[in-house]
Amino acid sequence: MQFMNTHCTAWHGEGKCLACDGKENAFFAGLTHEEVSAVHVQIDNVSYSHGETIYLHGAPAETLLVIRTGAVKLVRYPNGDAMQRIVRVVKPVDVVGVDAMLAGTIQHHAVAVGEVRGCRIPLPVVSKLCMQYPDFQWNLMRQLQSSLKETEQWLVDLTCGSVPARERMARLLLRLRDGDSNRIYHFSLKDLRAMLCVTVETVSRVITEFSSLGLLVRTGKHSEQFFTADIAALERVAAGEIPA
Amino acid sequence: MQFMNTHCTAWHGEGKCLACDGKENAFFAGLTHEEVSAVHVQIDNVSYSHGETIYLHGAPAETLLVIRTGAVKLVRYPNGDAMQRIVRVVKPVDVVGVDAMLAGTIQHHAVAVGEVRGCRIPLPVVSKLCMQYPDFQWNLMRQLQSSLKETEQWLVDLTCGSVPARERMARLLLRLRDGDSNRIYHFSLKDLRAMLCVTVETVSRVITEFSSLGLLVRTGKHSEQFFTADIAALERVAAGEIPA
DNA sequence: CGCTAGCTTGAGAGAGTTCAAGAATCGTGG
DNA sequence: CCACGATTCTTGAACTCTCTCAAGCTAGCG
Repeated sequence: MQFMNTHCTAWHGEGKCLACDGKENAFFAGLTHEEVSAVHVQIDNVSYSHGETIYLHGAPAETLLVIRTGAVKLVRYPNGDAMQRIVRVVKPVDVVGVDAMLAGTIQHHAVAVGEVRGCRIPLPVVSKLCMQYPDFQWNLMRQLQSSLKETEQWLVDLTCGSVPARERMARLLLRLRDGDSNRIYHFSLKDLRAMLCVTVETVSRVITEFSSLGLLVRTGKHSEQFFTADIAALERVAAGEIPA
Repeated sequence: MQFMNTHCTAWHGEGKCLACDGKENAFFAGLTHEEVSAVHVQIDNVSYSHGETIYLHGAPAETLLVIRTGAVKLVRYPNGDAMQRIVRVVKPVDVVGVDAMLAGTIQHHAVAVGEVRGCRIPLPVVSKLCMQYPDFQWNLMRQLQSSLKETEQWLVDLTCGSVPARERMARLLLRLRDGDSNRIYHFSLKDLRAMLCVTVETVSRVITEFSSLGLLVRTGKHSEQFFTADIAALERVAAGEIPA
């Protein structure tokens, strides 16, 4: 297993942090420009390559990560069992680590999917801001709420045993899109298995079927791989409109 | 379908709110006694009978409910489908509605299981407190974080298709205990089905099997019904140590 | 008393697992 | 640059758990 920051490159507080300045749903919404500038110097601009471990489950919580590019999978292990499950996938411009901040320790393994770039903010800075600016804290709390909602929907849509694997796979792929494009983040069969809770063999069969039906085209080689999807068709499969 | 407050009884701000005064994990932790007293008059002491709907999905969020006795099931409907799923069960002394406060609308159907008593607090009061006392808001955010954690664990433990239904049922029952007792909140087979995502028939077979093995004894009649469980044995089943 | 909703029980069918073997791909080091 | 082992992915066949369908039972309620 890789440990955090193995290859992670970081450079200190640049003037511009795209995820933070003036965007909608921005992390620092509720703070004035001067207030933001004051903490800007403490923010690291970091990047992780595909497969790198960003946070290690159980480690002390020290930073927050605002995702700018790529995706991050959050892995949780069931009580004492070996079977790992991916419980959430974080995409831009969401934040990883709010739960860790509150719990004191990291709550999942967090692993990079694709090239991940983001802003890393020390927790002391964040919690201080929380105490100084209730609006800022409120904003953070909303982040948490949307994570909860996302997880609940994940649970309802993806883990229902009686819904055919093909249908659940379609729903899953639609959630793993890169923004609104027709490209889908590359996850390994093992990852997909950990999300849908089926065997790798079943995942392979379903993906193969989708490919042969033209719903999915594989582009790029392996770790750089993207699926290109026929979104409309996937949506029909997800709704159960396309039988076998 | 029942609507909120159909039979709900409420009486206004008594001097004592057991869930609020001086308990650990208390809702008002972080506030002084005087500050708590100031809002006390705005708190309703409410109770709901088994099966009553407490919150209605999609309705405007107006109050928070701190549970003192009984349990509350949170039901979510998948996209346009008829199949309902229970995504969380809230037990004393947790809070229902923090997510609704942040989202603006109620996020699930909330239905009483057993006799539910609790303190109902108007949201304007809560959000005002959040803005005034960052510590209080922080406390609320921790509530949300623990809901998230609970939901993720729920997902991992209970919804894995490849784990036999018997095993998942045992895990589920262990989560539905009344505190640390060996009594288990009474949920209908339909409810259990909505949590494990299996058919009612399968639920019935598993419960019957547990009963005949002496892991479960039914006491009380119907809507007052409790299961009494052999916790240690259930834990062994949950861990997969007892085959068939 | 009969009606309805909830629960039980049985037999057959199907989706996904398990087991097993083989193909493709990647990284590494000679 | 190629050979090597290690992953990752693919494919097949038998098995098994759960679903489906169908019928009967029980309990509560008007």
